[in-house]
Amino acid sequence: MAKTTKASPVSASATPSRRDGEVLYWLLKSEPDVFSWDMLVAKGDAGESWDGVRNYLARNNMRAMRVGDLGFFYHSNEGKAVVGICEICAPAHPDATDGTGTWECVDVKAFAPLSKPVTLADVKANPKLAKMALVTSMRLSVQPVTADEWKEVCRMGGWTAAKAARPAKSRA
DNA sequence: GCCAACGTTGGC
DNA sequence: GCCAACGTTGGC
Repeated sequence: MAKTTKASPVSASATPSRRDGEVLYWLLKSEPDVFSWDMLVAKGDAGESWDGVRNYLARNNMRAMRVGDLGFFYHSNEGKAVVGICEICAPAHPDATDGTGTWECVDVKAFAPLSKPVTLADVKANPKLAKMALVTSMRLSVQPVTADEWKEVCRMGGWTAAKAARPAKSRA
């Protein structure tokens, strides 16, 4: 065989590329004691800056986000469950909590809660989700989610795309 | 509370 | 550029 290039390791946590107009999916972790889903809901359409992230891969993932992308809101530590869906409402901008100019954040707002939380145990128990970054890149706080993974976790959480088409007030 | 994983820092 | 020390994350 001809000379081959070494297969580049395709990590599940690698920042994905995007086709024009495509919506990408993400997972954002937060410790519920520090900033919970309910706190994001309370922020309403104003949303919240996802600041304080101090990891380059997580930052790069945020840089790749576009307004309208959707993300799972994951409660780490005492939660260990995906509890809701948030929407990116502002693209990456300098993190106001960082004085060095190195770190950036996006703004997110609550989109809809899941009917029932999808726990980390649920995710680990589902073979379809074996490659999910939540399982393979345990400590990365801002992760990409593939379209297939997105659908599966939504299904497990009782969320269907049909709900998304309804007015926000009737989503649950 | 423990500790494994792993990112970051800094000496060399 | 290597790698040991250190700090943080986050599941258990």
